[in-house]
Amino acid sequence: MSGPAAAPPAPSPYLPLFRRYLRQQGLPVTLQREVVADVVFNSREHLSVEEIEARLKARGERIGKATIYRTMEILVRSGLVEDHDFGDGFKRYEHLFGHQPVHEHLVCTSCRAVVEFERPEIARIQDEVAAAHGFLPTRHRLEIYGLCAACQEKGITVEYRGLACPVLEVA
Amino acid sequence: MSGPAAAPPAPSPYLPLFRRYLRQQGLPVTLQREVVADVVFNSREHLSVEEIEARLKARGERIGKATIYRTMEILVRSGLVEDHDFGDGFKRYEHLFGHQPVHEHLVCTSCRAVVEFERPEIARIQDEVAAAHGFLPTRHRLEIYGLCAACQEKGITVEYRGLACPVLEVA
DNA sequence: GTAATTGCAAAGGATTTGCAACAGT
DNA sequence: ACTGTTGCAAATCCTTTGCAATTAC
Repeated sequence: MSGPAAAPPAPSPYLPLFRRYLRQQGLPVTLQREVVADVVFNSREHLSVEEIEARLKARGERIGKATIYRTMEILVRSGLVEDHDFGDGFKRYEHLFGHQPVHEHLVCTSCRAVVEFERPEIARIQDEVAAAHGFLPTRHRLEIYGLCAACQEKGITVEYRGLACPVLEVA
Repeated sequence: MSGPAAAPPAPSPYLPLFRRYLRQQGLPVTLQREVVADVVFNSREHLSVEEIEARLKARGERIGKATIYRTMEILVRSGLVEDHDFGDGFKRYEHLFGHQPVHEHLVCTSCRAVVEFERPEIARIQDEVAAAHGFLPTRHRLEIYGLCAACQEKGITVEYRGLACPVLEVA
């Protein structure tokens, strides 16, 4: 029950897109790139490089961390994958299939769970704000941090820290 | 004209708040902590630790980087300063005086300029989304990335990268 | 005086890069 | 054949930490 090489799931139907991007860029389509992309395409989560590495190992693939980093860079450039920084100290990646092309994130600061949501008005706000400042907007990110329902039920609370209202209390 | 010790500007009127916080926490009020805080309180920018260090040197202060990091941690905990990650690979800090307590950021991806803006409806969206998911929200961040007016005038453009519309083009 | 901070240098963690062996076109 | 990739280890970058000397209370 501890065989190192679990059979891979069905290859993602989106792999051909990545192959096409590579060819389009004149880059070799290597087995490693395909496997890394497949792991990301087959997950609905926001994976870290470490997690990707673990899933590769579970499949019996032996791919160096450097290759994972290099492949993630290409995947992000291709537009098939987005990277995020939720404040864990490392990046997380999500593919963009089956998601709204633009969506935002709720992040639980206790268990690190991430939930996606859409608020179409954010796009409007982005354009209005950019226009007001002469910016040419390319993208935005909205993250809401807090405690998820499960963590609240466990009795976890947000620790209060700091002065209550510094500006009003200036001596 | 290259004297290393430029006289410090007038001490920030907000320093007493930091002193009070330190005492309140039973922490020593040291000269180093005051000078670091004063540098941050006297800047309207979003400073990195390296930039803070440079300004300390310009004042003729010789304060170790470790002390700067340790002081920034206290300042953030006090609520007088906020830290941000705009994707430069390091944190930036801003004091919260003279700013709306809640504001968002426009970030130029070319020159790294940061402009603040307020959109009160974001707070409403935060609460609605959190409520819809059973989250207890503590904070949010909204950042809009793009090219600032100055960079556009310089002829800088956003490089296009990636597939145009991957999902529609699946072979 | 006692306890905490400071500064230096070393450690740490995520990411990157150099380079010889190797695989894709 | 030629160019680009892979994998390892070393290097890099920001940040944290250990410890002896020093300072605040």
